[in-house]
Amino acid sequence: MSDPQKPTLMIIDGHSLAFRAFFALVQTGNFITDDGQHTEAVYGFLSMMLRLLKDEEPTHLGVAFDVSRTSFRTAEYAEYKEGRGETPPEFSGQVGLLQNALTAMNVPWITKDDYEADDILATLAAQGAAQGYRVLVVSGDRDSFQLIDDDVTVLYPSAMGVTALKRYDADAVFEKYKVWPHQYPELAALVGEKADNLPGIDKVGPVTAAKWIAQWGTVEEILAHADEIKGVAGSNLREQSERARRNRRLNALVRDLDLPLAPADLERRGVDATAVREVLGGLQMRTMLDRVLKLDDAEAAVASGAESRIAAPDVLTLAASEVDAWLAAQHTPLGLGVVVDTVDGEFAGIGLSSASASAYIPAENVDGLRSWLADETTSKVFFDAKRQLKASERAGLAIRGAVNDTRVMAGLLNPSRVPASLADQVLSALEESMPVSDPNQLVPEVPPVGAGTEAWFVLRVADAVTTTLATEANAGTRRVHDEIERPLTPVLAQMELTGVAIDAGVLARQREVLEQGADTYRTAAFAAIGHEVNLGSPKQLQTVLFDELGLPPTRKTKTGYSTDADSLADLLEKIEEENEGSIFLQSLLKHRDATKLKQMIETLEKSIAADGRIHTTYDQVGAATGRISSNDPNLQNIPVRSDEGRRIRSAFVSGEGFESLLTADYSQIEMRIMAHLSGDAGLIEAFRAGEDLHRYVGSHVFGVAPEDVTAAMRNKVKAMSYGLAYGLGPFGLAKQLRISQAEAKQLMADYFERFGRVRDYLRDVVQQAKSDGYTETIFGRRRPFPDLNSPNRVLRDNAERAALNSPIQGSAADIMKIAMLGVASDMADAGLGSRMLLQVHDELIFEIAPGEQEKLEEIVTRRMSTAATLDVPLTVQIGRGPDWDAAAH
DNA sequence: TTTACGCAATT
DNA sequence: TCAATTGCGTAAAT
Repeated sequence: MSDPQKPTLMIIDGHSLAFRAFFALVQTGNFITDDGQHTEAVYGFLSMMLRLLKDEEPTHLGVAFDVSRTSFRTAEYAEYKEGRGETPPEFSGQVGLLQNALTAMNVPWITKDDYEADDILATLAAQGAAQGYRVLVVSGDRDSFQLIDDDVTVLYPSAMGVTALKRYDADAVFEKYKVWPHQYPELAALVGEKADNLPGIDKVGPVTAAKWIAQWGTVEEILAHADEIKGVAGSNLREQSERARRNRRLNALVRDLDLPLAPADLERRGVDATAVREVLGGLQMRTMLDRVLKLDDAEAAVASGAESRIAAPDVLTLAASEVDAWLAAQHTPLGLGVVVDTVDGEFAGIGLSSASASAYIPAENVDGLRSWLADETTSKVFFDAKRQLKASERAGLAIRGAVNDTRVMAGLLNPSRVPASLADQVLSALEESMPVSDPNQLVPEVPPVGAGTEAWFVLRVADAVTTTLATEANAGTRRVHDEIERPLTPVLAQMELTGVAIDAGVLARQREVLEQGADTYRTAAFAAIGHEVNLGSPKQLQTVLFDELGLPPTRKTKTGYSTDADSLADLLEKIEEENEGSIFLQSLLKHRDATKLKQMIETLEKSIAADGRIHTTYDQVGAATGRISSNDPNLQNIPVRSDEGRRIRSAFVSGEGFESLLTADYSQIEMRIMAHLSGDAGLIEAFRAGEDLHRYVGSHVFGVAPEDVTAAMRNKVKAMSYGLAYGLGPFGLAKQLRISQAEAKQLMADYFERFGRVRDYLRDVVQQAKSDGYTETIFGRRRPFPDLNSPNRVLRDNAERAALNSPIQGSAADIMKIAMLGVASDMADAGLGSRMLLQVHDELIFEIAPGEQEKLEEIVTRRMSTAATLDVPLTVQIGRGPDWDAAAH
């Protein structure tokens, strides 16, 4: 290993790292200043650089940039690095901003006309190594591997983003490529480099190239022995020898440039605080500004021998008798961080942490913790609380009191990026990396941390997130968290634990029917065209439809022409009389229906647990609007529209010891919210009158008496009403109703003539969102919309439709969540044995215990209809029956 | 084995 | 060219 006494020179390829950072962050849409300046590259680069400074503690630091896309290499080979896409406009300009920031931080940056950043790195690395430095080259270009030797190490970004850098020394390069670093350019010359538009020898991959290099060493030597190489690779090598020679010339880095700065000039200096404030403040990067300004303090701390990074406290393993004393010694405003430890799904113990101490209580000692866990007055902090609540409950340990979940908090603050794991959130909230077990890690680093230390990270993350939540700007979000989301977590956990009973026989019988049907339709489809195809392959279907049958092309997709049900129905309409084409299409459609349903049944069957019930998993922050999502399996998309599909619902039954199922759903809740939010007198009146909404609206739009509204008229306004909240345009409306665009346009005009406030409201929502940057529900749940001011039409239009839908869908979600809290609380207070089982956005499903039907209906109806006070009533429809289908009203 | 896409199910 | 989801199968990339 390297000599710790040596000074460390770190040199970074600015352009390539900034570019990677840009692409890693641009999709989040979170890095745009008020005046529209994108800052992904600046933020991402600085973020990575700060982490490197902390982790590697270089004494010397410099950044190299390309001057332009041309260099001596493009002079030799014009196509060099050609074929790369246009630089995104959002990226241009960020390099200049980054350079300004570096200047303010007193980090030297270097360019050289006619040369690339890599050549600068190569030169500095050579000088540094010669002058006794340990050299770290940070580059996203594999050509830099040729620089590696005992003194030079390359840090290379892994596939995604710049968060994880892989450390390449000579051994690491050999392990991956089976050649030593100085031989890497020989290998790259043979294999080619797609990113540089340098094609290699055809049919020669890294394995073949490495074999040749092991035998002969260099491209020149290999070419000298080209005659000895057999096969297609050999003949390609002989024919394409010039390619290899050219590649080898181009990928050799220049190590003797004349540069304005030498390694010694790159010694680190303190930042220019004023300049840093100006540059980063101007880019609205407050937290980054703080971090950069803290650099100097950290440096001073390091210099004085203190630990720059906070060290996790040691984890004490506690005996049952020691738990109380340990708990009594902890003082934390947020509560303790808790991690329920499981090994292969089995409860193994519990990790606890305050900010200053961590403990682990193994399963056999957990009795000592029982009363604290069940204490209503103590606060607990988790990452993904629901999973752990369930694991604990299954192990016979009840967890009560305030259950805080850092994942849910993060999801509330930024619904578009819910952390996938604790490590993910440690990275985003703390900008530290938490060691996790990762078999793909090239260099095995520190071992993963245990539950005690994880709990410590959870608490620190909670501290950071709570601080954000405590700001004035987040007051609404905080209320949604405290009053809706936090109390909802245990309710959802209980629903998942309970699950829903399934009549497996019903499913099995229907599966067999569908299997037969699918078989029949498949045979019929094959007979119609005279051969077999994979009916599940859109690609193969296209060949049949448009080449063999010569049908007219349908709507375009990214990869060809559409074969979805809509398109196929259109095609079917175009065929005048019954022929092989129409038979094929009809059979295909029916085959699709049957196989889809069959597949759905099979997944449901597989997810029936040992207790004969299906336990879904809800994601409390699964949807950006505030809706809950359901997965493994998804019980929110069980078919209902077709008779065949609905039969699946009849397999969802009440369990042993229960009377029947109860369903309760909100009637037209989104339309009601739209009436409330828009204040449209006509729509409000419609709901207050309690008439058939679509009939009422239809009578006004078409100017006829309500009893004269025909079914066709009713259908039209119904589609119109529903489409409104989604931003449906004349095109979409026409397509859905199969009417002309002109007629659709007229329908919309007539609609808004009568219900103009609705249009005003929708327009205002978008307008408001554009200036605020977010939308808000009735209860203050926010959703950011960074794309609303995008110069990209598609992005902007999509954002506009989502923005106008969000307060409506989101308010409905809030109302349902509030209702669930009320129902759960009243059921507990009344001591009911009945149980809440499922939520499907505007519907709740319960299992009725004997004799409780009336009481349960009262609670559910009251709590649902009073969950919010709107200008229109909230109507709830109740149904009851032995199964989900029968319970529908 | 992983990733992108098309398709389809719900509210 | 209609919002929010989950999830399957195919085909291509690895």
